Amino acid sequence: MAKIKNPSHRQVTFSKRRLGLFKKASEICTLCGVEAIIIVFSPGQKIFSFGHPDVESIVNRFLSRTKDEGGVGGQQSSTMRELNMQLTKILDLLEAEKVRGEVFNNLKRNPSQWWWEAPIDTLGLQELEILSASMEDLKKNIANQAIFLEKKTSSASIMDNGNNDVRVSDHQHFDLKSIEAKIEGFSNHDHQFGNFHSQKFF
Amino acid sequence: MAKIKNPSHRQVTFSKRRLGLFKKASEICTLCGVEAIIIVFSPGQKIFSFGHPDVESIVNRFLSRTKDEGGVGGQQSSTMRELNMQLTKILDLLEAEKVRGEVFNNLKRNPSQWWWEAPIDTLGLQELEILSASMEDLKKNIANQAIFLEKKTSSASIMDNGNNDVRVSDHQHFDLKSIEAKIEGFSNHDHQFGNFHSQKFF
DNA sequence: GATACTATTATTAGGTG
DNA sequence: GCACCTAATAATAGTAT
Repeated sequence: MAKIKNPSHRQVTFSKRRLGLFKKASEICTLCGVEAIIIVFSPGQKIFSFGHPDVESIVNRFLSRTKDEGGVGGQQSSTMRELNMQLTKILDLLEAEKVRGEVFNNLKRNPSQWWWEAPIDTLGLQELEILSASMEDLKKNIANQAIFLEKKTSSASIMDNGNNDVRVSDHQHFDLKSIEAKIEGFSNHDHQFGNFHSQKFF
Repeated sequence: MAKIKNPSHRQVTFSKRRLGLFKKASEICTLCGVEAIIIVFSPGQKIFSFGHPDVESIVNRFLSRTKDEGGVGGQQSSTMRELNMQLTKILDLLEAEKVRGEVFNNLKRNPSQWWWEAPIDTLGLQELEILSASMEDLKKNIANQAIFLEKKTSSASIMDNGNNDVRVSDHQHFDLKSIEAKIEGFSNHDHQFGNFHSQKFF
């Protein structure tokens, strides 16, 4: 798929597909009861926007959630520091297990080409897949660890109960070393950090 | 078309349609060479965002055009920018680990020494759940970038660098009801809806 | 929450007015 | 830029993992 070269055809396609995109957005809003916005700059640099219930409120919610690291309700970024440390440990363990992918091995043999120094939006698909797959593995292991803890302590489960409203919104402090210890302990038992795999998105 | 009542079905539909919507967005960006963002709050109130070239710049352009608040973009941090910073940090740590390869190899031979000073059993189920959800968000945002890269690259490559200094000369806003009205009109050819056609302000 | 599968359905490109 | 047409194509619902 490449950019349409003929400006006239491109404009027609844009007009049709924009309506199709907005229609899809309205459908997902109605069917799933969610809120969504779309902002598009046309080939003629006009702004087209879709919003349910309205654009501004969702933009504000998005900004308040993404800029407020550590704040209440900012869960996506509140644990980012910990995530990074976990990712480091994952990659370290992968190295220890000698199960890195071919790309990573090639880059390791060429220290001058440290791709991880680049900003994320300049990384290639394979690099992103490595990161994504690593995080997916980590997520599964932590989920398993949660189940393990649940059985160990006989406390109520908050995992996989089919209810979408179990998200914890309170800000909580994470002790990095305790997390590391738990992940290491889990790894030693099941060796699941060696499960390095590539993931396709489309 | 009405809201899906079964929460499980609703979640499945949301997941699939969200991917479809993002794919459509990536297609219109590629085919027509335009810039677009989508922000969606899931049924579980998690944020999913798509952006080409990135969410932040388009949100800022939209706000600077619709409101008169040039200062909004001063302190905010976009999802991708945060990811960029955080991933750069972690990957720098990985780089440091490479430099200390010999030390690492020694530690690898005695994995139990790696964690000897870490406290144990201080992480609860809620912490694990939050951590898991946060990593899921991070993975999705990286997958979002991969949608573009897969089409544009055979190996590792670089994202488009869109020119940002664009003058906006028109603004069109669609809310959900006007879209629904337009879709309704597609089937019955009834042109009585006031919001049916694009509004032009210049 | 994501994904694989497949029958069914909806969307799209390209053309015309 | 919109409305209408049609063959070709892509997205989706339902189900299960």
